[in-house]
Amino acid sequence: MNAAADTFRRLGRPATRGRGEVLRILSESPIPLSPREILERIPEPRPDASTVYRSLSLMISLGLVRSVALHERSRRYEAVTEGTHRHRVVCRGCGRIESFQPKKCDLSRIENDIRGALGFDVSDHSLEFFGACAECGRKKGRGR
Amino acid sequence: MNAAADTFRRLGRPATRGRGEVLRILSESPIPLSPREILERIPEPRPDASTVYRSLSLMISLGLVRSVALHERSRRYEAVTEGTHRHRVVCRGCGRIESFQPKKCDLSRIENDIRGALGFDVSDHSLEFFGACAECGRKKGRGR
DNA sequence: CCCATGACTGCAAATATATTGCATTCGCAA
DNA sequence: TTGCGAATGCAATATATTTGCAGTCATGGG
Repeated sequence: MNAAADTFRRLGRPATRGRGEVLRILSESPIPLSPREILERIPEPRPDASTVYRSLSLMISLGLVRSVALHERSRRYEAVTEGTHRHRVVCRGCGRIESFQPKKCDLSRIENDIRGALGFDVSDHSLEFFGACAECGRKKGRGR
Repeated sequence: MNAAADTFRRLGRPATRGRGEVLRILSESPIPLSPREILERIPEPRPDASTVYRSLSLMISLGLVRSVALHERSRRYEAVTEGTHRHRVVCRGCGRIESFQPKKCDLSRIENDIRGALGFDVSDHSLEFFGACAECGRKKGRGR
């Protein structure tokens, strides 16, 4: 009856509460979260921060979670969802983060170029956009 | 006679040695470097680490340098060079980093989609590829 | 349902990374 | 050469992440 817990059991890992909460929180969040944000969202009794880090690193090795780098001091994490591919859009003015599901993400041409030029076999990519959100763009636009 | 120093003077900033070294090192490096790597490459007498961090943050605000996030513990930095646009390719096997100059980086369509869907005005993007380099791919390929 | 066992957790300490206050020194222009 | 504001060194502090270890929990077997 608990999706996160089942996921762990299926993978042969004990389904502990902290671990389940981390995965649930990431699955429910529309944007990637930092370890600190994840911790803050776990209802009491809250696990230790080290448990959150250990959970994240386990889930990454199980392929349940991936990291997202938005050029901040700490990395963020998101749940891996089958069949979705998202890019992040970050506002330089207010820090707002949004996810964007591209109509069609075709970087395969670039990936082929890379294979040809460097012999690298690309399995994955990470694409983030930076700029001004509607609100901040408006603010800056009208004088300031 | 010193390109880095001139750059700072032109921008009305004192051209100090540490600062110049940081910019020179980044300009000469084919791959983005972490603050620690930058510091290690400055010849004696080496400035304090805080000077390197302060230099980087100044240069970012001056637009001379930008950060590159390769999902590591610390960010990396690279010199901004007029007219070049590069992507990074990182090997998950050995950590090797290479830069790749795309024949044509056309993400403007995606950027337009973003403007339409989210109202975000994109000014910039960051694109990194992950996979296996020629050597690591070969290793894994022939049995391991 | 209870037990054995390995996996996981909390806690505290260690490390790594980044930032800041302050007194001193440096770079630059007059 | 001198004066001033900017930059630096140093030490302290903040933040992020990792690790050792002893106690606890989750799961499968009986």
